[in-house]
Order: sequence, then C-alpha cells, then structure tokens
Amino acid sequence: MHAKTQFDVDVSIESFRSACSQCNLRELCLPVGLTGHEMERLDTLIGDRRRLKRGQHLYRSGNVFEAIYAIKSGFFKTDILTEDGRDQVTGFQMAGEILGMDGISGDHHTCNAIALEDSEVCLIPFSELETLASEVRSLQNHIHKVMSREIVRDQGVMMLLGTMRAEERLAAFLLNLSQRFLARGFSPSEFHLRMTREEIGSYLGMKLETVSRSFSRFQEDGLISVHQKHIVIQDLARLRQLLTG
Amino acid sequence: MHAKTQFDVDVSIESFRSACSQCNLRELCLPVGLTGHEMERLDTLIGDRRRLKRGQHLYRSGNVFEAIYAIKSGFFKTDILTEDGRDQVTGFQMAGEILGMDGISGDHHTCNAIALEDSEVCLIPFSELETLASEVRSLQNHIHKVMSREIVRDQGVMMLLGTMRAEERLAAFLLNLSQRFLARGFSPSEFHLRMTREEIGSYLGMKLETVSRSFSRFQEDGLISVHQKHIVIQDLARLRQLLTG
DNA sequence: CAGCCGCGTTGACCCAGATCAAACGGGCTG
DNA sequence: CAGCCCGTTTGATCTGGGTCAACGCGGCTG
Repeated sequence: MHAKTQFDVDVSIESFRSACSQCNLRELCLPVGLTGHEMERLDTLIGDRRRLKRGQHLYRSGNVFEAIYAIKSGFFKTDILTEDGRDQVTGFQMAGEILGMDGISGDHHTCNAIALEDSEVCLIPFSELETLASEVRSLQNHIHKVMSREIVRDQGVMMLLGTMRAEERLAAFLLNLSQRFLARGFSPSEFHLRMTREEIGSYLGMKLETVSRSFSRFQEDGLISVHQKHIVIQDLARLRQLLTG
Repeated sequence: MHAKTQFDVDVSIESFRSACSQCNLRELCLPVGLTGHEMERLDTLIGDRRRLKRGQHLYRSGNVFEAIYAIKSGFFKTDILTEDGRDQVTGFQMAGEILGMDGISGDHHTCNAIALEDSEVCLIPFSELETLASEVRSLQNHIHKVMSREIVRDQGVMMLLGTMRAEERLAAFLLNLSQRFLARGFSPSEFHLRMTREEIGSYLGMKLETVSRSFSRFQEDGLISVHQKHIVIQDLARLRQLLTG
C-alpha cells in the first residue's frame, strides 16, 4: 500500500477499499463462518479503510456512533476518562478484533480508541451491517457471538481485577497476549509490548511501579526475560502455574 | 463437567405463558420501541415463564445455551467460579433486565445465574429470537443495543474495580442500585439489599469486613442508615460527592 | 423455649502494593 | 554530539484494606 505522509493531527485519513474475501484475517474477524457468496455481500459493505498513525484516535468518547471497526493491522487501546480524573484502560485490541461496539447502545461512543502503533482498520457502517444481517442469518448470528464474546471477555477482566493479586494479574495479561499472538501466527513466546508500563498498570488496576517490579521479579525467577518492551516467555508452565495457584 | 439443560434438577418449575404486550416492564425490557404489531409477534415467541425460589440456579456455567431470560420479578446475581477457587460476582440483575447473553458466544453459559429472592423470568429461545429479529428490524437493533449496554456496564465495573477505593466503590454501588430502583418506580432512597455483605464484597473486589466497615462509616457520617439489609440513603448529594472527589 | 447457625459488626494486627524519590537509558532534536 | 525527555527501574517508606479473631443478633428448628 502507498504510504502517504501526513502530519495531520487527528483523523485525516485516506480511504481506499479492500475485500474481506481476500483478507487473511477472515478466519478471525467478522466473516467467520460465511459462505463465499455471503462474503461477497459483506465485501460490498465493508471496504473503506482508514490508516492511523501511532497516537491517533480512531474515535473518542462522545463521538457519534456510525460504524464499528475491524482491525486490519496494528494495535489499539481503549480507555475511559471521567470528569473526576479517573483514567482506565479497558482493553488492548489487535488485528482481527472488532472495535466500537460500546457505541451501539447509545448512539455515541463511551470510550476512546487510540492506535498504539501505525494501524489500519476496516470501517463497517453499522446500520448497513444490520440491514445485511437481517438477510444473512449466519452473519446476524456471528454479530451476536462477537458481542457476546466481548461481554465474556469483560467479565474475565472483572475476575482479574476483583480476585487476583498483582503478579497474578500480570501473568494473566502476558498469557492472554501470548495466546492472541499465537492465534495470529506470531510467536507466542517472544513479542514486544506496544503499550507503556503505565497503560498496562491502568488496565490491570495497579501502578506502573508495581508493573515494573513484577516484571523484574518474573525475570529474576526465570519466567520471562524483559528488556524494555521486548518480552520472551521462558517458562510458560510456571507462568501458568502462577495463576492456578 | 456435564452440561445440564434448563430442565434439570434445581430448576423444576411450572411453566405458563404471559404476554410482553401486557407486561408493565415493557418499557424497560426487550420490547422497547416495538409497535403494537411487532410486540404481538414477540408475544408468540416469548411467553414461557419460570419461577425460581431463592437460591435456585437459573443456569449454571457450562449449561448448554438455548435461551436468554427477561426478569419478570425478583432479583439475581451472576457469578463465576474458577477451578482454582476464585469466586467473583459479576453482576446483580433486577426486573426488566436480561440474563444469559454470556452464553451466545460459545453455545454454553460461562457464569452462574442465581435467584437472590423468589423470582420469575420469561424464557426467550434465542434461535427463534434471531429469526424474528431478522424480520423485525427494530427488534434486531434493540437486541444489539441491549448487548452493547451490557458491554458498557461491564466497562463501568472495570473502571470501578480498577480505579476506586473501597468507600468509593460502595458509594457507586449504592447509587447504582438507587438509580435502578427509581427507574422501576420504587423508592430510590430506601430499599433493602437482597445480597449478603460477602456478595457485595465479591462484586466490588473487597472483603466482607471492609464492606461492613464502610457501611458503618457511611452511617457515622450521616450519609445513610443501615440496619442489616435495610438501607436508607439520607444524603444523596454527599454520597455522590464521595465519588466525584 | 433453648440452642444453633448464618450473617453482620468490630477490634487488633499485618502486609501487598501505593507513594515518594532518585537515577538510568535510549532515542530524538537542535 | 550534547542535552533533553520520556519511559523505566529500583529503593525507602507508608497505608488502605486484608486477615484473624471474637462477639452479637435475629431467625429457624427441634
């Protein structure tokens, strides 16, 4: 793809089209389970893409909701910040995952979605998606499954925040990333973190110093090796064990 | 773990029909925004009800997913317990709210739903609901909104667990209950808790002793009065202030 | 009616993780 | 290349809430 230079602040994005049917993420993303013909119909709907540079907002809390987004490449975080100054990272999203479903309930987004590296998303106009879903039953069901999966994921985070101690949370976090990288064909044991210690801490409900200390501890114990954002998981079994007690 | 169906042991329930169109919760529940005719179609689908006694499971983690449930009356909690003994209450649900959407993504439920008082639910076969939704566009959209609302709610809980201190959490909890009672025509300032201190604590990520102490503190400060499960909110403004700092 | 049991309250003590503070290192800019 | 800035690491200290323990109360049962 052509790389246009743009030093535009926020959401100036070139728009061009692509096809779900050609996408190598189709087994992870929205088209899961669609037949060839159904996927062609999805192609007519999805196609507009947007490129974002690291740090740009895909959408902001309060923005009018019009579309959900499938991540084509890159890495995002979602966060909420309240008037009273609380700031919570609610998730990290990678290729093949869907962003923006928070906006469906109230016609405007309730969180911010920010690219943590240069990224590309497919824009999926929601109203049109609903229209198509009412004709393509398997698509409708899949949308429900995607939303339900998000609910289940969130409940997993509630469990993490509600019941785990700091090192358990961090272990769970690493194992979750590892798993998702694996599912995308990347190494599950060696990767680099796109987010800062502070963002990890916000997500996990702990302070950045505690994140840093826990990483150091894991390294001392030979579970992982950390250098800045570069992570190597050296003892998956014991990392898992940390969680199951 | 074998997957019980809803007809299993602890859910022996008489089954009888009722109509959404006649239900006084229709403005809170699934039929929101449907026309008279559309609601009649919903009536043909929903109608089987189930009564549960206090303590009974509506469904259990692992049960095959077949239906979602609209709470007609009563009060529920959902919780997750993991092999390693963690136990987290993920929500409390009251009349007009929908239970069971966690099960959509994987064909089986991922949490337990337990009645905290004698309750009654409307059974909504999910596959049939999808069929109807593909014909009734406003119903389809409303299902999406209900699921999205659950996602947004969960993210609110993540914020609570990730950023608030104990008394803030408890204040947020009371204010949330108050709000929901109000929306149902009950007193927002006087109600009785259906759950134990331990269940509140599990939901809020704190120990029952801390819940108890925080209640006592609120009472000393004249914010509320507590006697066992009976709560009177005496100073709404200051309770709110506790949250906004 | 006595005794029990589950739930709630309260006190004393302790510890995981927050807070405060200092220093480091890598990458970018002038 | 120097200097700076941001993210990170590490140390020292503090504290909110966890833990452990005792007791109280109200409702149920035999």
